[in-house]
Formats: sequence, C-alpha cells, structure tokens
Amino acid sequence: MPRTAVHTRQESLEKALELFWRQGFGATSLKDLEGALDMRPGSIYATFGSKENLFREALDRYAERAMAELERVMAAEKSPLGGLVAYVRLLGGVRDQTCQACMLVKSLLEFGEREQAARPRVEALLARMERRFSERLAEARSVGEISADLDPERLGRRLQVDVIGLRTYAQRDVDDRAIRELVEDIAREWERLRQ
Amino acid sequence: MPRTAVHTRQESLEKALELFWRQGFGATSLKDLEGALDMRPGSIYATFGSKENLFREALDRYAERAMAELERVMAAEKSPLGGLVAYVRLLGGVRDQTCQACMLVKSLLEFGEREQAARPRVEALLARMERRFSERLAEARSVGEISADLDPERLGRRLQVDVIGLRTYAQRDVDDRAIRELVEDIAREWERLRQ
DNA sequence: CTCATTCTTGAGCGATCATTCAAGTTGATT
DNA sequence: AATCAACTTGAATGATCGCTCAAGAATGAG
Repeated sequence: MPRTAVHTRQESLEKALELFWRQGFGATSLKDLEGALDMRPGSIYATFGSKENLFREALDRYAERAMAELERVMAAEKSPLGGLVAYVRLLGGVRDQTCQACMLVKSLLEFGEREQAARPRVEALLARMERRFSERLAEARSVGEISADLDPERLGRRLQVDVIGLRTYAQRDVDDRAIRELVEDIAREWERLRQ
Repeated sequence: MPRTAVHTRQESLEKALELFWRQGFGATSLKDLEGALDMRPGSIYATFGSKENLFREALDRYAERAMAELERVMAAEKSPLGGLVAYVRLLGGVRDQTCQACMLVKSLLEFGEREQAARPRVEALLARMERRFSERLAEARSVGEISADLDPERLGRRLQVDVIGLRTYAQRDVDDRAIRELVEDIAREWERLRQ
C-alpha cells in the first residue's frame, strides 16, 4: 500500500560515506548531501534523523568495511604475522580509493575536542582495530613466530602508528613510487620480527 | 601621531595559531577569533586581510617554530642520528601542548581537496621537514653511523611517517604510559640503524 | 474509483557564516 | 585647543548553514 521508496538506505549511506570520507563532517553541507544522494532535505531527515546521525552511521559502515577487509586479508594467510604484513602491503594500493587517509583518523583530528558527539565512536573504532592487531600479534607469539619477550599490546600500538602514518602520508602529493617504497620498508620491518 | 595599537601583530598571530591548531580552519569561526584575539572584525580584517590569510600566516609561524625546535634538538647532539632520535623522544612530551597532532597534518587532512587555498603551503612545509630529516640522515651515512646501503631519502620519508603516526596516535584518548612506551619503541628502532 | 499509507518535495525558518565600512576613539603634532 | 592620521568599533550585508513541515505524489487495498 505504500509508495515505493526510490532509494535504499544502504545506497544512500554509501554515497554519504564517500562524501564524508573525502570532505570531512564539517566541510560537507546538506546541499552537498542533497546532490550526492539525490534526495531533498525532508527525505534525508526522514531517513537519517540528522546530519550528525548520518555521519555516525557512515562512520560505522566505514569501520565495518575496514575490519572486514583486515579479516579477509588475515584469513588468506596461514601465518598470523604474515597476515598483518600482507595487510600493510595492501595499504600501498590505497591510492585509488576515495581518500588515502583513514576516515577514522580524519575524524579523530577533526573532532579534536573531546566533547564532540562522534568522538567517542571514533575512539572505540580505532581501539577495536588496534585490539585486533594485538590479538593477531599474540597469536604470532604463541606459535613462536616472534620472540616471547615482545609485548603484543605494544606491538599492536606500534602497528597502528605505522598504518596511521602511512595512510596519512599517502594523502600528500607524492608520487606512487615513494609510497611503494615506503610500504615495502615498513612491511620488511615487520617481517624482521620473525624469528 | 597615530593612535597606539593595543595589540601587536605577533601576539594576535600566536592566539590565532593556538585556536586554529586546536580546532582546525573550518571549525574556527570569526567569532572565536574575535574572542581569542580580543579584536573586533574590522581590526582583524585591517590587520590580516582575511580569515584564510590569517590561517596561512599562522601555519607559517607554526612550521617556523617546529623547524626551529628540530634544529635546536639536533644541534644539541653531536651525532646526526642521535639528534633525530632525540627529536623522536621529545615527541613524547607533546602531551602538554595545545594539541598532540601536528598542525600541518591536521591541515593536510582538512584540505583534502587539492584546490583548497592553503593546501600547497601545507605540502611545502611538510616537504621541507622531510627534506631536513633526509639531509640529517645523509650526514649520518657519510660519517658512517648508518650503513652506506641505506637511502637517506627513503629513511627521511620513513621517519616522517613515524612522526605523523606517533603524534596523530597521541591525539587518541590513551594514557601517558602507552605514549611513553611507543616513543621508546620507535626511538629504539632508529637507534638500531646504528652500525 | 476512493481511500489510507508511505515517501518525497521544496519553500522557508532562525541562526550563523565571513566580510565590509562608515563612524568613533585615541594620541602625537601643530 | 585644534588637527589629522592611525587604529578600533559594531551594526549591517548577503550567503549559507542545518533543519522543519505542510503539501503533493505514488502506490496497494477495498
């Protein structure tokens, strides 16, 4: 009996995610969203409630995809350490994405003040990613790939710093060769942990 | 014969820098600046021309200070590599600054689109910092501190990735011990290049 | 067809944005 | 005291911000 919806929630979210990722929350106006989603303000608000809520949903979707990709890459490698190295190498191919830098990191820096609404979510999603790194590094240690002296938590943090640094650096206007070399250097450093 | 100015350009710039660093360009309104500089719009525009120009001057000032600190730390160490390691260790004390993350990096991510006005300047300032790293690493190589096989340019990039990653990570709501351990781990990695 | 339900529209809301400028204030010089 | 240049003020500008809501359009059921 209802009028058929012309857009699915998922598709709209995808388009919003792309915009927010590229431009950030503050720099993306409702007019931008109207254009990208091909929806009028009334529809957007009926569907998503507010710009901020739409952003939060986009963030969650982004993080979900990022985690899924990490799991996919890790699952393809038997070695826990090898899986993480493969993930690092994959970041070299980031150049043809919507944006080189991680959306979580962009949001973290945009919402510097802690009282900002989306900030806790950003924190939680970054923490989850780091935790996954640490878990995998703990596995690597327990199967003897890396020294028992190493602390998986410290290594997980260290890996997140590398990922953040690499992807943020890739946002600079440098040529692809530089990025490829960088990825290779970082990947080799992690390989070197193998004992 | 003129009326005595109540604010010096330098002091105003300092206050603006602090605001822009913490909040970013877009999230800092003229009302914010009016409050922080204790100046009315007319004065601000008479002095700095536009919000964007004020931001650009603040950026330059930030970069100048950052470069000066790098030079200071490096000058205090005889060893070129040691100077860079000392700089990395110093980043651990970043926690009591205006903002943990580098203002250049925050700006790089905020002005993702290349057509943004301040973007080329951000690129140039980041490139200058990296170049300085590479120069110092070239010295380290020429005095035999690190292997002749290593490429100072690649290492300079690698160091900038570490610095970007570390300072951006420090923006997260993690405890100081985590940051201290991270700085130590990164510093030790660079020490390990010493042959 | 009529109706009820769901979705979409877009004009318009008050607030805030960066910016301008005519008028006011100040202080040294005459 | 009068003058004038330098500096500051703050009301006002048009644009744009996120958002609302009454009205319109489209569908399936009766």
